Amino acid sequence: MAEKPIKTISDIARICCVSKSTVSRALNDSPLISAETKERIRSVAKEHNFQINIPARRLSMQRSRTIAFVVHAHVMKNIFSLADLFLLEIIGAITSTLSANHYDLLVANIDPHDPDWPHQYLDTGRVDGFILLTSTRKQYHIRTLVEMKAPFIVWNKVRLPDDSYCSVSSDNFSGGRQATEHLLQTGRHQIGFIGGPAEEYEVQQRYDGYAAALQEKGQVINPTLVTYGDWTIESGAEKMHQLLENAPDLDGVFANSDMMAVGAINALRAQGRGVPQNVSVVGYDDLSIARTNNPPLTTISQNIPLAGKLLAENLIRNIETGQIINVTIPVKLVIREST
Amino acid sequence: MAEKPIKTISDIARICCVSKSTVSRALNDSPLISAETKERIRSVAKEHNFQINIPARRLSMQRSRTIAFVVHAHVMKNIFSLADLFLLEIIGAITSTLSANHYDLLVANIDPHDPDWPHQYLDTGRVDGFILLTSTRKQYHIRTLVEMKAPFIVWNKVRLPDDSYCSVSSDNFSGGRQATEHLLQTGRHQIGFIGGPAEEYEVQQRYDGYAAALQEKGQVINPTLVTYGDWTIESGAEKMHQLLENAPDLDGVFANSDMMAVGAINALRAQGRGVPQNVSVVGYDDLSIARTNNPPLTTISQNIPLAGKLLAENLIRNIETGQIINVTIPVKLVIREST
DNA sequence: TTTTATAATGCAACCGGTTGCATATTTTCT
DNA sequence: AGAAAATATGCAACCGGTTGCATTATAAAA
Repeated sequence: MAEKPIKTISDIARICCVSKSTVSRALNDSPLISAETKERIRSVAKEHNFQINIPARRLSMQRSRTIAFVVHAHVMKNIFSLADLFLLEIIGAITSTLSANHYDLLVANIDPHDPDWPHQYLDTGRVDGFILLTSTRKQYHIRTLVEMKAPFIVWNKVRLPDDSYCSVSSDNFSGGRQATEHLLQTGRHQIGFIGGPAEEYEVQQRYDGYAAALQEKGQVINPTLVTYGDWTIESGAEKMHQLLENAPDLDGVFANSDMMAVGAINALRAQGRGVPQNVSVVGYDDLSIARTNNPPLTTISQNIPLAGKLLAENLIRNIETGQIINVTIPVKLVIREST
Repeated sequence: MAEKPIKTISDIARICCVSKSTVSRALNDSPLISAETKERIRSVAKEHNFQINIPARRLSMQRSRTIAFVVHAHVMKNIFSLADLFLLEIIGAITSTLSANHYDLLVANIDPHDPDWPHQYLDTGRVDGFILLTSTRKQYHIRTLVEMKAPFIVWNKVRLPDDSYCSVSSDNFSGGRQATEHLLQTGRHQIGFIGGPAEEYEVQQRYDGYAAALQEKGQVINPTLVTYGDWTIESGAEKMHQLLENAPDLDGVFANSDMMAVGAINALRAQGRGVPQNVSVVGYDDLSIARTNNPPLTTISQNIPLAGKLLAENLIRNIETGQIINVTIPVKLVIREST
């Protein structure tokens, strides 16, 4: 009663009295094979629970149908900037889209200072392309990848001269504007801006949105209300203290990350200002802490499942057809209790 | 000036005037090859930036040197139980250990109700083994994998008759005991227990630790102080209200997850009880929210880097030598401001 | 010096698929 | 009916490695 080991298409071929190539074509639904033959071969394959050998196929087709999700070794040990639920959710969305397209997802834990990590994945044939969510030295990595003509896609594009690479970005301008408009609509007038690092493109875009909202209301932008941190809770608190010193009559804050918003709220409370009684705070990212924070954070939420889907689909399209696609996806204001 | 395409070991062989097999052996550091030849071949390889073709090697060796990290599709869409930083950190630890051993990590996003997902990964030769962190239907999946003799390792073993599979578990008993002892030491006497689902093995172990700590102090266990939730914030709040109703003089709580601890704190405050002034609360997991919560949570922290390392190493050992290893790793109490 | 053990390398098969081209069988068109 | 076209299948090479066995060169033993 021992199951005879049906391991290869040659086994199937023998059983069906056809050639190896016919089996291969039948399983790949080639139009060269007649419907009956196809049916017969497939039913035999099903019956014997045949699973094709993927490494063999990969070797033969010179394609791995595998994508590397690039993360940085050292990021793993510290606090993440946009990490947390965000990364996990997006991995979920990416893998399900990939597997619908018969692609696999590999986690590539790289050293951002090693200049030739891409070769170790691409030239070895392990992967066909990369998804970059990293922020450290993003611009540098993009340059390298473009130069070596590696297929890849990035989350939140950077400012680079040419559109020579694929990207999916969230609408940072609109995010900045929505956050600021909401603060204005709830009656706030002196609205501070706590940005991420000033050199990041998305930070500038969010600032532009902030400025646009103010200008639409006829407000002049007050430079003492604008400051830049480094995404962390600590820097949120520090920058908040600084803002209060320069502008004691401040009554609203737009922080570029939920982390910094949390820090800002701590700082405000430390100085005896209630949130949202005296000062309203809006964050960014809608991480899990936004929901669980005290008070729950009003924040800008990104459509993560969509982002993951587009990252996967557009990268595949780039690999298979060479198209370069750049998309921007909308963001949404989530109102909770910090405003 | 065009780089000559040195793509295969045959190219290297031609340049070095040796055979393909010699190159292969040299690159794999076989003792059959003389030191000088090895050196010569290696330097040529280095010089031309040669990268070996991994799919070809995999086909030839009948080993993928790839591990699947198994997650459930639907988990991705909801709240995670032990998710959050935990999963991310452990993925980081796993990938770096794996890559030190020349293994890759694949993310397998499976449907927990599809009984033959393991075949799609194992029989196709895509992976050599699985790492399971999932909790849904864990016991069922373990049984299936054991039956099909698939190499795998699980985080937090379940109660199963034989030790027929590998596992890395945290010391849940000790965690429960440390949490409870700490509450006792800070002068609390009426200590509630908000567990995860009662049927989970780790929950029972934590309960045993809780009971042991109380008994050591000569306390009798009061069943009205014991309740079970489902890991979420909401259930933490609900169970807390229930406890307060049954035992109004309660002054300490051990919640089995940080999430439930947050919910419990919200519930306590809603009833006008200060944390930690009137009631102390200890959580479990040390997720990122534990640090950022208001107040920051005293909680049981797990050594995640170690867990990831052991999961990776022991699975590899199992794959390569068949050894079945079960280890328990220590946990640590982190004291913050909720106690 | 001849024989034998030892070290270094090459040959060729194999891993399990895919695919261009040749072949055989029908069908369609003059 | 014979030629041309269309359809279905097989042959064999190829993808790029690894490895058992044979072969040759060199060192040790008789």
